[in-house]
Amino acid sequence: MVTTAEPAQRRIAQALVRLAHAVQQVFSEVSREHELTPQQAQLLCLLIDGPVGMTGLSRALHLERSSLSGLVDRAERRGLVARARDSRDRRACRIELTGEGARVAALAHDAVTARLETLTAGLPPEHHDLLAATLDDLLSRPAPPGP
Amino acid sequence: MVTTAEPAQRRIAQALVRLAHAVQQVFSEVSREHELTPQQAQLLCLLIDGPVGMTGLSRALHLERSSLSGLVDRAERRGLVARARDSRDRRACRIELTGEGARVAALAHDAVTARLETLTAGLPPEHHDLLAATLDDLLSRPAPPGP
DNA sequence: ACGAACTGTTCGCGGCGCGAAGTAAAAGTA
DNA sequence: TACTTTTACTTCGCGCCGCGAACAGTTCGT
Repeated sequence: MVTTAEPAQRRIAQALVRLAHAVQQVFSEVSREHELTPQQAQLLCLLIDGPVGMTGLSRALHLERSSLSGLVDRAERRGLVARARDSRDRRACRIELTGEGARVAALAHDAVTARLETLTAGLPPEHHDLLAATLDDLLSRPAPPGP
Repeated sequence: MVTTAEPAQRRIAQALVRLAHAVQQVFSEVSREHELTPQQAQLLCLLIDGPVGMTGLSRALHLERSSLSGLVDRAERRGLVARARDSRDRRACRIELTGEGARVAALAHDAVTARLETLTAGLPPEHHDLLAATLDDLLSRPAPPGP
């Protein structure tokens, strides 16, 4: 018999909030270790898969384009990123990693992954696959729309 | 037989990153709907359980106390929070919600919880308890120490 | 050809987070 | 008691972040 004083859904929601905080903390620590701001680290990690335009970044990061301009500016000033013009569309530009940017991005990404894997290491291995599947499932649903 | 091309641990780590981003997004949207910054919302939610001193908040939010001073200042200026002096220790103060602050805190907290529960609603109910337990387990471990 | 739609930028604003330095009170020590 | 040390919090200066409004250039649709 299962106690339902605190419904599982609510427990999950609360855990998700705490989890988000913990992950953010990891991100923040790792960023600092590599002399990045968390936002810069996020940007770099996103660019690992290849160049992306401003609008694409805006969507991926949930940022207004005006906010992004500054973020890219500062990253560019630090030599982590470069604006390459798009040959098809003369308005657009592709943001890409520099050599240094790619190096730092890989380091930061690996460090975050390593620390998060440490977390899961304490979990019973037989639960890993189910957990992975469940989380993927959770993320596959569209975010609830704002009013 | 389990495919290990992409180890479950890595898949979990990646999912956690995306999940954190999603939760943060929810927090950010809800905050905006209630005319709060995400940081203010986080502060208010933390105070729902009762007054906390600056040092306690600092630890709970992973913020330097100097950062906190400003955050509480702005929240106080908006009438959401008040500094009450501690009768035992004249250096310390307890930060507590005002009536308005408690109202907004409850609204924001409920809104976040509701949206996150929406997320989990699509999951097979028979997995709920296991997921809740697993996430709690994950969070019970100490965060990996920085170098 | 021309207006609508889109891409990215600049600007001004307030919020945020840090570290260094400062004040005041409490706790420990001689 | 008189002292140092520790603790609680604030102030200040700095750079980063995120928004919306206003802008310029480019492409698209008709």
